[in-house]
Amino acid sequence: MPPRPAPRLSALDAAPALVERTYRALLDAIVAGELAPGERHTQEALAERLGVSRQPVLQALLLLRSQGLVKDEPNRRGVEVAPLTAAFVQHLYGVRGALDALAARSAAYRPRPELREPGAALIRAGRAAAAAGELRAMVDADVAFHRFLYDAAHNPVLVETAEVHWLHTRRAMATYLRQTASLRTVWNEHLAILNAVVRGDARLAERLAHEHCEASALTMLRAAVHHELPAAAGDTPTRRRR
Amino acid sequence: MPPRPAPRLSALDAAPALVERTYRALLDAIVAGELAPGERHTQEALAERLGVSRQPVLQALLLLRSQGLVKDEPNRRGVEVAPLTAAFVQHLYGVRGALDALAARSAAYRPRPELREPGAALIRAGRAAAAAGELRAMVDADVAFHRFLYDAAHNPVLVETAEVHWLHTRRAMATYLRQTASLRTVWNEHLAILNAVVRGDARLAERLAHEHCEASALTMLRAAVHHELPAAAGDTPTRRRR
DNA sequence: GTAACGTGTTCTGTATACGGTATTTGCGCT
DNA sequence: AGCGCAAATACCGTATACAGAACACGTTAC
Repeated sequence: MPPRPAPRLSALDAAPALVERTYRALLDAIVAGELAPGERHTQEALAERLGVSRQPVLQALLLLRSQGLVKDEPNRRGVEVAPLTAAFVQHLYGVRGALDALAARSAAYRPRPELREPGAALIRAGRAAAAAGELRAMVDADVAFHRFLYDAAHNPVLVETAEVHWLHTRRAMATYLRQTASLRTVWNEHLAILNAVVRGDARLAERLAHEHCEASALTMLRAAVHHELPAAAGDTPTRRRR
Repeated sequence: MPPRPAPRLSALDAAPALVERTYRALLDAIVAGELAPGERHTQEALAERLGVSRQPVLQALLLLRSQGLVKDEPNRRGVEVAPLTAAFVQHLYGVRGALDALAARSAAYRPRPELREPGAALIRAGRAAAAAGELRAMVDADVAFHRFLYDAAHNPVLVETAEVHWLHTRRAMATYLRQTASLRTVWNEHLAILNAVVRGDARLAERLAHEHCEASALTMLRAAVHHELPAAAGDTPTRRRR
């Protein structure tokens, strides 16, 4: 038996790294709303809650800050999760519309029959999640489908650019879409986009993707103002800690 | 004399911070080509060259890595500046086209007479830089004009999204556009875009911005392959350091 | 009572110390 | 010479230590 020359699997890319896990933990907490805007947090407190030292927290916060998910408290007084305003969501979807359109157009540059089956599988999964009514699963399915389209565009810069947007989008969906009815209808639109891509109809794919994004933005914004107006009335001034 | 109650100007936002300065120093070195791809660099060596400890370097590298400007060497063996390939530039400009178009369209949503003068000033500055033939100044002027358009779109998410792109764009321009002739003709196109925005002709502004981006991409790519093909032939395998 | 001031507290940023892993080097053995 | 294995080296990630800025508060002087 030949000794197999050890194909150098890169050992699962070295370590999952403590900074990485810290980053993800904080990110998840933010997306889930467990860390809410208006609360001050010190590095020390976060480190203790996560059972690590301040160092990984510091670095994770650097990343989160650069992505606009947290912001510094005025005078070295800790950090705060960035508030998620309706205006921000609107701007977010404005940019996403442009990116989605580009992704769809690029993906449909030529007919893509090989995308039909995997795309359909994602849509089935999405419909299943919607039927089950599990918000988290629905959001994940939605993101998965859109990521699939981005991947199909074969433009790594586009994928990378959109990555940050998905963070905010997931947070927005998790925050505002408690009533999940709207997440059920999107799958028809997704199917239409997929069909256009598979047929290689770039114009149509682009238009549908853009419209889909605008429709999503609209339902999201409606939910956001519903959410925001009462909140703005009872505005909790969470200044003091403890 | 009343003691002046100290208007609390936020003291220029606290400190310029060592991490920030380290980040900028490394970034400048990368853009200027002083730190080139293919060379291994350890945190310690970089720290020494900058006269700081490893800590700020570590954090700056975290940022640079998240922006795709550096990448880790396989096994904890330092970092390397990410190579700048023609394919990457192509993808970069693909995304930028979408963003530029959105920016121009948003900026021109209504007539914007107030933008005429500041825009014209930027164009004058750009032409002056082009006449002087100073590459760095030309690149800066180009970025300044486009940033101006992005600002005029009043979409902070768009501005923020484009920020990373400008990093790569500046590097690409500094790397490939040694022959600066092409940077002279762009200002006519810039003027046309500005006029469309000032008049509030969103459709035209969008189209011109998109075309401008594609034209820029083309000259950039031509320069890039000119650059790359001979380099690929004489491919320097910079493995060993020192 | 209140303004000014000193002191202890909080909290961050940066430097340094420590431990572990991958790689290179060196040496004895065949 | 060439191989195997141990010791030394090279680096990184993480923890800890330290110094300085901002704040909170009590005390003192009017």
